[in-house]
Order: sequence, then C-alpha cells, then structure tokens
Amino acid sequence: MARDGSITRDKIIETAMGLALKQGHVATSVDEVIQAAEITKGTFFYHFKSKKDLAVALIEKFSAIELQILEENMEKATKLSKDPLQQLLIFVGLIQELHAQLEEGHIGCLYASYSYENQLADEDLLALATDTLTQWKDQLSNKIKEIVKVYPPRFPVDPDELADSFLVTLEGAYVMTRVMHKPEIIQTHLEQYKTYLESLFRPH
Amino acid sequence: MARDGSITRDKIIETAMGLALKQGHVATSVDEVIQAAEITKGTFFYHFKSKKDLAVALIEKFSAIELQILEENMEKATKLSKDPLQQLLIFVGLIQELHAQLEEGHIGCLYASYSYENQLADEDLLALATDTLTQWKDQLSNKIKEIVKVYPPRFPVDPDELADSFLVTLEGAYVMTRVMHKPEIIQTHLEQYKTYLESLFRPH
DNA sequence: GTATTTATACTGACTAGTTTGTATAAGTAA
DNA sequence: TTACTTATACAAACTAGTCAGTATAAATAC
Repeated sequence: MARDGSITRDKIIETAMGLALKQGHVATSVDEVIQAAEITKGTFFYHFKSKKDLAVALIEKFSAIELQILEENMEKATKLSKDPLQQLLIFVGLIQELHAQLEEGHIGCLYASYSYENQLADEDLLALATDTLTQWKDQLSNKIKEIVKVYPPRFPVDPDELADSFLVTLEGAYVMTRVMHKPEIIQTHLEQYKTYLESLFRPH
Repeated sequence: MARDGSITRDKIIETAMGLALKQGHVATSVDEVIQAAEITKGTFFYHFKSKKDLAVALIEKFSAIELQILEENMEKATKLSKDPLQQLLIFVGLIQELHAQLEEGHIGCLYASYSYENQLADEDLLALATDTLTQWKDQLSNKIKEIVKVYPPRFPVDPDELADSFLVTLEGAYVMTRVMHKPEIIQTHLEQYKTYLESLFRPH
C-alpha cells in the first residue's frame, strides 16, 4: 500500500459538501472545489471520474450522516426514558441541540438542494434520498405507534403522517432559515412540533 | 408605437419561471430559455440586460403572484364566514385547492430554489422575498390574534409563531413532494395544520 | 393618401470567457 | 514498486453577452 488516498478523497467530499449546501451543486465548479480543497485538477479527477460522480458521493455521504444521526439520537433518547412519548420528545430535543451548534451557512438539506436543481433525476440518487427519509419516517412512526398504545390521542392520529410531519417541519424550517436568515426558526418550530405532540397525547 | 414587446417579455418570464422552478435558475441557461420561449438571443437581451436581470424579474413576478394569492384567498375566506377560526380554516382549505390543481413539475417555491442556490445574496432580491413572506405571516398572525380573543387556546399560543408554522409547513411540503414525488404530501400536511389549529382552539 | 421619419421590437452570427474533462511528465511517500 | 499527487497544458462544448442590421407600425409631412 502507498499513501492513503482516502484522506484526500474525504477532504474533497467535505469541501464540496460545504459548497453544495451553501450555493448548490450546479453553481459549484470543479475549479472552485479544487481551490477550496487545496488540491490540483489531476487529483480531483483521479478520485472522481466526473463531476456527476462527485454528486453521487455527496449524496452517499449525506445519507450516511443522516442515518447515523437518526440511529445515534434515537438510541440515546430510548436510553434516557422508558416512556415512548418522553423518548420522542427527547429525540426532537436532541435534534434541536444538533442544529443549535451549526453555523448559519451550513444549515440546509442536500436532498432539498438537489431537488430544486433537478439533480435527483438519476434513479439511484433518488433511491438513496427516499430510502433515508423513509427510514427516518419509519423509526418515528414506530415510536408514535408505541405512544398511541399508552396515551389515547384526543384526535385520530396517523403515525406515518405525524412522523412525516417532523420531516416536513425540518425541511420547511431549513428553507425559512435560509431565506429569512433567522437560525432560531429551527428551534422554534421543532419546539412547536413537541407542543403538538403534547397537545395530542398529554392528558389534561 | 411598434409591436407590443411586453407580450414577448411576459412569455420569456413565464417560460423561465417554469424552468427555474423545475431545475433552478443557475442550471437554466439563456439558450435553454430562448429555445423554450421560441425567441432569439438578441430578443432575450433586448428585454433583459443580463441573466441576473431575469433573475430579478422572476422574483418580482413570483412575489406579485404570491401576494395576489394571499389577498385573494384571505378576502374570499373572510367573506365565507364571520368566525375568525372558520376563516383561517377556509383560507388553508383554499390554499389546498390551489395546489391540488398544480402539475407535479410546477410544485415548489422560487425563494426556496434561489436560497439553495445562494441567489438571494443581493439585498434587493432578499428584501422582496422576506417582505412577501412577512406579509403572509402578518396576515395570518392577525387572524390568529382574532381567534385567540374568541377561543381561549388550551396551550399558550404565539400568533407569529403559529403563522410562521403555516409557511414552514408549506415550504417543507414542497421539498418533500419534490424529493418523494408524492404531490398528496401538500394536502396531507395542510390538513394536519388545520387539525393543529382545531386542537388548539376547538372546545371539547 | 402617399412619403418620410421615429421608436420599438427583433434577428442571428459573432466574441470572449468559463466549463468539464483529458493528457502527460515528473515528483513523493509508504 | 505502487498508489498517490503535482503542475501545466490543452480541447471541446457550453456560457453569457454584443452588435450590425432588419422589420414593423405608428406619427408626421407634404
């Protein structure tokens, strides 16, 4: 084995991810990436056979991160309480914490970015995105099903819909934050999601 | 007077709006616009001094449409009931209807698209976007303030937050629809927003 | 009512610069 | 010695934007 090229590859991916989240993949030229990553053109095309190849790598990386965030925080939340409603509230709280640390420039979703650039036309990329989002939905939905058993909701609750509602809130909050330049929007609306859960399940 | 150039200008804007909503402004070349609008390059640059000029025109047009939708449907809803809660529920219902008619390709928000492309960096463009969204928020917030007077909420309600929540839901539903290719997401989550309003204000 | 002027609208070829991607030769670290 | 990296040059396609000239129609002049 020679030098570990994966270090360079990772640096390219990390740099390009930042740029893609800030200004989109199409608007980011390869020259911009290699300049920011402090590498040369030859190195870039040694690791990625095309710019499209980079787009795929970015979605793969983003999906891996999102799935890790899901698993990690769901596990944490499950350990911190035995009550499913508490667990879900804690989980949302952990996601809030996660976003509190982010700088404004890094707030956003690569799936959203790609979708507004029509870059999810490739069915493999689309599958990566939908699979990841579906896993989030399923995990949340399962938790909600547990809650419903313990706390009869005051309105009829569709667990899948209520789970999707979390993702809709997060995606919407990203967009509103990016447009209005108010990072607290994410905190506020995840807080509202928690309030909604409580209004549905908490006995009065 | 010569021929009416505003017809051509409008055609360019309409064509470019469709393309921008589908694939973003950056990813849409001037050549693509002139081909779709069946005009020549000279004509395009006769009406717009630059591609950026087109970007501005698109945001202006989009803002005008959004404000018209707001006014029109708020007025309709206000006429259809005397009860502020009913009025708001009707308003959301009208927005649902509006989106039921749209083809999948045209679902999305130009502000969201621009924000993910970093095209709102120009402060004039940003002001147009924030002003429009703020007007939506204010109108909804005022309606919610009326509701609070009549129906004491079962949880403390911040009218501005609850109003913003509508916009967050809509933006999030756009993104999820674009990624998951399920146009019914918009209907479902606006329905959920109505349910949330009822859970807050409806006496049991 | 025909000729001329004027303002606007439009054409399509052209330019200058940027883009992705390739080629090549030499250097470097495990 | 092999995998990786640099540096530079290059090409082919695409990009935004320019420009000299044409078309149209209404206003005015005779």
